[in-house]
Amino acid sequence: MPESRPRIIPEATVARLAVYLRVLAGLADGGRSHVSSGELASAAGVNPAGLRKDLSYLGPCGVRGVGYSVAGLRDRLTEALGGERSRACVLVGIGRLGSALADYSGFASRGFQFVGLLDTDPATVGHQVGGLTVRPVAELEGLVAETQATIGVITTPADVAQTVCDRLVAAGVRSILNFAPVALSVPAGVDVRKVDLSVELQVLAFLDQQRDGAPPVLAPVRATAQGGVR
Amino acid sequence: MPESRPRIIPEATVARLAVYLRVLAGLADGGRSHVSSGELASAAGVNPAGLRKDLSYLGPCGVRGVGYSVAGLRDRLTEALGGERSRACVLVGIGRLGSALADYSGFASRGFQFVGLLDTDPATVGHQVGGLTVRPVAELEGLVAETQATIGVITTPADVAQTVCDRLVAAGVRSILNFAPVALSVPAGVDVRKVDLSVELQVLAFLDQQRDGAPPVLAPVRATAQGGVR
DNA sequence: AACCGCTTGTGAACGCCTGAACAAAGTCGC
DNA sequence: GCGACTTTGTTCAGGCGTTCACAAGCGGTT
Ligand SMILES: NC(=O)c1ccc[n+]([C@@H]2O[C@H](COP(=O)([O-])OP(=O)(O)OC[C@H]3O[C@@H](n4cnc5c(N)ncnc54)[C@H](O)[C@@H]3O)[C@@H](O)[C@H]2O)c1
Ligand SMILES: NC(=O)c1ccc[n+]([C@@H]2O[C@H](COP(=O)([O-])OP(=O)(O)OC[C@H]3O[C@@H](n4cnc5c(N)ncnc54)[C@H](O)[C@@H]3O)[C@@H](O)[C@H]2O)c1
Repeated sequence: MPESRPRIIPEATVARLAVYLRVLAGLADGGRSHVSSGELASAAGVNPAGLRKDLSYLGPCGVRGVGYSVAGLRDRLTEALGGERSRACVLVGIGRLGSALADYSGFASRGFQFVGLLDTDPATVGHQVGGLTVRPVAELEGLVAETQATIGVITTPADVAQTVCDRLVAAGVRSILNFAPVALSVPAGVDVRKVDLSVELQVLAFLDQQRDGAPPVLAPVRATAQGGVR
Repeated sequence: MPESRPRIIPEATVARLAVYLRVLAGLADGGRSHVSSGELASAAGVNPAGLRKDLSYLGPCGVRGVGYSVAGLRDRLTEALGGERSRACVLVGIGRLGSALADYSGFASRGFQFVGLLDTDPATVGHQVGGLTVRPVAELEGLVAETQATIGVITTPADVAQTVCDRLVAAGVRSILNFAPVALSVPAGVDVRKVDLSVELQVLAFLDQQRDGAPPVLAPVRATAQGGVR
């Protein structure tokens, strides 16, 4: 068997694989050579059996009776999630949230590099943020073509998010991360993921109310502690 | 039937109800009096049948042949998600991301109010952010007790997130929104939701690679456009 | 060389959620 | 007043994801 079988990996599993990869990076820095599924699952906040099932999508990666090689599993996960190559991202809307993202070092270390920051506000254009100069949004198309950026991040106000999205897609971007509180519509073949912080708070408020209001019939609580992002 | 039956609402549905509520707020501002499930679903980026199923957890809210009353449904959703009362939130770690959150007006309009901003950095403590003064983190316990805050938001570096979380829980906070890239462990009865932006990017990168690499056998693509948060 | 304990990998059952089809119900037009 | 059309609410089936439990495999030990 020269090549790993191209089994389909569920999206929920992909998200967890990214978490495992981060935990493994920390273990590697700590000098650990091996980990068991139990320890890794605990650090990632998931069920050990689920973790093993997730990893099984990549084919056998561990040694029975011993565990997983930290470096080996890290390399395998890196490859599965898209390889070593760094991915170019453009960020549109350099306000408070956009500035925080542009200035964050945690993305570069995982292979994501911002290659362009765009805004309409003349007071913002020209400023340096995270080592880049903010450019006028008119340069969007040229910038995407030039840098071959594959990921677009939208942190503009909600009312212009769809327009920005359309321009990104027309320019060739096929993956979009959206922070604006609107549902973007995109053609088939383009992936959108939405981060909605108000919804997160609202869900917490609901769970809180439910906990107080209906203790007799307890709701089906997830066993472990993490709320999935999905 | 004087009171609506206390049926159990799935967490995925709760998250979507929050989205519907936001869309309805926009429609109400626009002066609309009625909406159909199709229109509402389109604006929220979900399937119309799914939307009706979600709403059915609250009991009948619409009029057949006509649709839903915008104001009526908005009130019903507001009540189901935790009522009108504003919820007090404390924010720990007023760095780049924390400042952006503290300064964001979109939370207050949905009933979430920051009542305390905490940080350790002497250069940050004392500054005004979003109308509040940043306080030293030593005041955490007193502040929670005083304000009866129910939600804690963590935007500190990852290595101190668990410590901060423990202090929040000990002080009485039972709902936590975590932005640090670690899995927090909490006692039963405390809810944690995690926002992991690196994972979002990594999933997009994976989908991108999968699209290019294996076009013969297409992956099971979600019909509509939005990636759920979960 | 064989045994024993430990850990992985996987098969199957269960429950949740999603998507579609159908029946009930109310309104508008005549 | 009655019929037809529109839209909701619900029921059903299918898929996906999660969990448990167990067999298979490997290292270390005697
Ligand atoms: N804490 C937060 O900041 C927060 C939380 C949740 C959601 N959001 C959402 O994220 C988005 C950004 O939030 P923010 O707080 O950073 O807002 P902001 O107003 O600080 O920043 C928005 C930026 O977008 C720029 N902009 C406006 N129109 C543009 C266009 N057509 N093209 C390019 N840039 C344009 C503005 O000049 C501004 O710099 C909003 O949609 C908001 O609802 C923010
Ligand atoms: N774009 C982003 O900024 C971004 C993106 C993804 C994830 N995150 C995560 O969010 C968190 C915050 O990111 P950031 O960019 O704002 O970092 P930051 O360094 O700008 O801010 C962190 C803040 O926490 C404060 N702090 C440190 N220890 C503390 C303690 N014990 N108690 C209270 N406050 C303390 C620091 O003084 C600082 O002000 C990090 O965990 C980061 O990994 C940030």
